[in-house]
Amino acid sequence: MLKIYNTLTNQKQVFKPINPSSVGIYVCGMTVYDFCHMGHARVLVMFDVMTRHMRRTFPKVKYVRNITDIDDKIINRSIENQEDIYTLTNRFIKAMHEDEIALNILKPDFEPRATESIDQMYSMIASLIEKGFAYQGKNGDVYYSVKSFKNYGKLSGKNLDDLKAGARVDIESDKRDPLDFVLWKMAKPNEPKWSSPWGEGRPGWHLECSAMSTHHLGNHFDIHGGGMDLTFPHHENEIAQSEGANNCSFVNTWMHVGFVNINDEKMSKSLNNFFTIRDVLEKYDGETLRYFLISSHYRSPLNFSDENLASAKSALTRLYTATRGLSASSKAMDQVTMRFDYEKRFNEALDDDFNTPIALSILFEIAKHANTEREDDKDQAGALSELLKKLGNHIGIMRYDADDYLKMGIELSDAKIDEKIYQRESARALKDFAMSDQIRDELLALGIILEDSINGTTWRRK
RNA sequence: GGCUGGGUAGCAAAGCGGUUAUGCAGGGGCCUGCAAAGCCUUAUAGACCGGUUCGACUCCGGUCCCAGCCUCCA
Repeated sequence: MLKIYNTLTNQKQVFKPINPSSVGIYVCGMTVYDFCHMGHARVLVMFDVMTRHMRRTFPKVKYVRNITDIDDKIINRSIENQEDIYTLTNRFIKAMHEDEIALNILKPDFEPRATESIDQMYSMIASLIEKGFAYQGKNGDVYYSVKSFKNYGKLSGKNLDDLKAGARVDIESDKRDPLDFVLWKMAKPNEPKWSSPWGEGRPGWHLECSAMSTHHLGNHFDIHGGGMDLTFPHHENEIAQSEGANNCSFVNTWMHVGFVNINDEKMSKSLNNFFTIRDVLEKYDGETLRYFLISSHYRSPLNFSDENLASAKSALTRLYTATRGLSASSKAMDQVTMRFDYEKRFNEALDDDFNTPIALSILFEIAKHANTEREDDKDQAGALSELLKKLGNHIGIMRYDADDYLKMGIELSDAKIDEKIYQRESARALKDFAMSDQIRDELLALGIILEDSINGTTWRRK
């Protein structure tokens, strides 16, 4: 029984799909004017884990994650770079897709772009104006009138009076109320623009997501997610727009992913304390990074540090080491399935609001079990190893062969390493341990660890 | 100030009203020429103060502290 923490109710709730034969999920994706950073990575990975689990739980999942490819930041960056917005956004969309592959993120079913969804935004604006939720200011901008929507604030737990107290007044705008937000913004000279019944301009950010989500998933759908910073105002505004325009409930379950912090402070573009996914991939492989991101619960803050990444790397290495050189008969695999409840507990952990730390702890139990059986019952150890890989795959880790993973990224060729190992074996045969240890140290300096066993010497990366 | 969360052993991170979380790092042991890996074993917890209870890290109240949102942000 799947339970999900719902921001709307501030509670973990049993998830009941609107239509069990097709679950709809929408996640606010990236604004593509720069490389994705670790905060984006966390959202990508979290919803990947979540949708992988949902796909095993429900017959069909429709996962939509949009791309915001028009907004002020994109326009500003394109002016800075002296390139048109499509050149800019296409470049970063490509980079984002590369990052996703490194992190083993499965593609969403739909990845709509704002610039390709303008028509849907027109109809939403028209509907909002017609129903009295929106108005056009003298400057041409179309605004949503927040006070016309009685449930405004229900997601973020805010009330209009408190918001008003701290509201900033935007001098350039023509809002009736400082809290009103823009649905359609008039283009300034030389800005990208689309012609519309309200004049040439571009859509407001909040509008995009309302239009794209309902277009793909219907006016009322199951789950909407994003980073915690989107709760207010972005998601609050989406609710106001969608429920206003469509006159029905918008989303049942709202999910928000916690921040990635640096020194206990939010990583963000504005604070300029961010690391891009690519920065991190220079030092750690994508799977280590993914492991790190799922090693804490998705709603908790996650502190980014080299120490924590190194710890993630060691932990993942332990899992791979446990699966090394094992295989299993189908009989042993059946027996393991029958005798132990690892898989059941693993699924229960994910059913409990996607509790990945618990799911991982079960993988370590299996690893220990396999290690223990390795000497006595290699077939069973192999079956446990297969189970470990299978469950790991459910959350997008353990995707490599153990040897491939443990030897990944070493400069020296296999032949050279084998030659060194042979030299060392010869020295050891002569009990020339000084020479033997020297060779081992040489390889260690190149990041290669030698391991002697009765079956000979093998190596892995440090 | 308003609204959310949170404070767990050296570090990271969970569940749980009474019984080993888990990983990394540390101590001791087995194994090894020595290592590595692995196994066995071990120490170090629950911000503070009260309350409820036979029993609280877990529930309730208060205090202190931290983070986030309230402005673009995942």
